[in-house]
Amino acid sequence: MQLLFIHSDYIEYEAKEKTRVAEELETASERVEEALVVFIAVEHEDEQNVDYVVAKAAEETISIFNKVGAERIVLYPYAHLSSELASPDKSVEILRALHDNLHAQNVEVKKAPFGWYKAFTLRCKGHPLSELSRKITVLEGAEVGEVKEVEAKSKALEAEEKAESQFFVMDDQGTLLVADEFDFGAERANLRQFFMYESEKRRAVDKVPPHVELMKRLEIADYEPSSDPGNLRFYPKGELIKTLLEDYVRTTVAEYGAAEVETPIMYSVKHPALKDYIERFPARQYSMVGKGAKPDLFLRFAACFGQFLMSKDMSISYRNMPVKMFELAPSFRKEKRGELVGLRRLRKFTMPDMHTLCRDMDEALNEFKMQYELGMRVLDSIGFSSNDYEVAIRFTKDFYDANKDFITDLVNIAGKPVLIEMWDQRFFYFVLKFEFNFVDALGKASALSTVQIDVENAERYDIKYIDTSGAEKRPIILHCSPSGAIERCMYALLEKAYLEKERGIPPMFPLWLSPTQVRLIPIAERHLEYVESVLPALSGLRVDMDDREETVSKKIRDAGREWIPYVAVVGDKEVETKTLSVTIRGESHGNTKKGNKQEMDVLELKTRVEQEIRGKPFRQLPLSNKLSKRVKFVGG
RNA sequence: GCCGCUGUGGCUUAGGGGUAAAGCGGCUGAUUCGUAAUCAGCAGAUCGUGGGUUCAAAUCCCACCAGCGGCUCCA
Repeated sequence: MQLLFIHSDYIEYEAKEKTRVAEELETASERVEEALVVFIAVEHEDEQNVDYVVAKAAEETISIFNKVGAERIVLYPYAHLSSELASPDKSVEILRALHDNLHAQNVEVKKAPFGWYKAFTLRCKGHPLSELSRKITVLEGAEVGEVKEVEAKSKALEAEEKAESQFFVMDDQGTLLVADEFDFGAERANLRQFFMYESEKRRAVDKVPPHVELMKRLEIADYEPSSDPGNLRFYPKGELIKTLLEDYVRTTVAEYGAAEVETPIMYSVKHPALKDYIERFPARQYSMVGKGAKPDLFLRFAACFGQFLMSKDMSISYRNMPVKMFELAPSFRKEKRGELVGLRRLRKFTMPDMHTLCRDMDEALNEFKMQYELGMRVLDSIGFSSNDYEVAIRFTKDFYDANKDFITDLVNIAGKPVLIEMWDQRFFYFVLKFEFNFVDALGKASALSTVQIDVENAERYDIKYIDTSGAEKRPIILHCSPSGAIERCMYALLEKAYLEKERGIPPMFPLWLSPTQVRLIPIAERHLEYVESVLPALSGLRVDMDDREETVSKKIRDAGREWIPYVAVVGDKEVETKTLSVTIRGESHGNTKKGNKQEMDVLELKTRVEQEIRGKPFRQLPLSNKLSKRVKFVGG
């Protein structure tokens, strides 16, 4: 926004002739004495952040107004100050907002009509401060900038602040108890920790989360200082795990009946339906601003809009429903700096995002329950038993009063006490949601699976279907992420492994996610040939061999540090008997750190591993199967 | 975003106004080994980046960047 301030003895203006964008006239002509005249050009970029621009312009104007001691203010639209003007509609909106803002500060303020050719006479006082100009910039940087953070809050945010929520625990008998009065005991310590985290939302911690060291040491992922924080690099092993998880979620959701789609990762901020979302989290958008008149874009924070915009253009009959769409969606959220930790919260992450269009609440509840169970199955396959996460179910009071049995049913399915949050009013788009929350080694909770029942966005995006009577109706939309963000699953797997190590259990990944599933360790150089001859027989598994010139002890230790599930040592004895001496990490018992050692032949080993990973996706090891050929991505 | 702490060879760290120390890793050589680190030698750092104070800065000051923790919050 360009501003030119003239402290005047008087200004006279008269509207002469309309332009195409003329606003309605209040007074055709005016003479104002002792006025600070503010010539204003609203610019294209101001549309990015109206509230900020208005607030800033008002602040500047008042400051100058007070400094020069003018008696009143005249806002005078003056397009000629800029060559990159905002749209007329927006300009009028902004000018009015500025007018109202100043008016609210008990300043006498007049506004010259927008969109008219005006004749004017102005007498400038000529004192040193009588002519000033200001530019208000929304952007930082030239081509790609970020919108400056604004304190202004959207309606939705205000509603959220007003909404009162209360925590309960519902036990498996369906009894609802105020959470503070629930007896968690030792058995439900994890649920208590989750509740504390949810209600207090704070936890004094002086340690780096264990998974951060692990993600580096295991060559999974690492920070990338040359990017924006929260945009990580993934090493081959991490990329493998990530891809396997993605493969798994993708096929599972396809089996459930969702059609995979792909939608753009960036959208125009000008789309009216996107506005509410954006305003709710004004500081959390990754914004990209085109030059000049090009559209202003932001990176999506979920796949919702893409799929909603697609749904809007579909023709849907009640016969087709429920309609399920899925996307493995790279998503972007400019989370606050202090919130970014390792793989737990990122600015760029992959969100499996499924939406289900349902005919009515009955169908929505039915699907909700199936997706609730789907979430449990998915987490179980990834490696989280129901002991590893805590269930939260959140809803509005109205919803609960109408669907008590449904909630009880959900708790029954969970088979253990569940944290309940009840809101006195709906402040956002959903009336019911659940999450499965992982509580990490430092007592922090984060959501994995989640489903929400959305009663608002069908209207906002104009999504409709034809019901049995031929009438158009709004569907109810379910938002579902069966696993939660892929990176977050990896975080939870690492934290879980750490927690198990603390309890004396060797840390490891589930076999189907282990980068190396079987390692062969030749004792001396003369055994290399035999080991290599064994490799083809183990094809279809991720197998490698430690052919480095190191002692056996060293190789065993290194295999352990890599959490390799099956380690087979090969020496003279094995070559002679055509067997392998296999140490099974997952079967270590008692207080010994060592795994269970077994003699088996190659086929036995292969069968065993294949059985254990049956039904799970498989990918080849993306690294040389000879350790001596393998680069180190992370030192130490 | 704000507040606090931190930033030393590839990695993990020691040192803390007088131009850097160790272990791991790497390389070379010896060793060919039976279940959690074989031995010896060599190379490798202008101490996050930029500025300032000083005869002298890794060390003190300022700014920035990054990590961690806290606040806030998580569509």
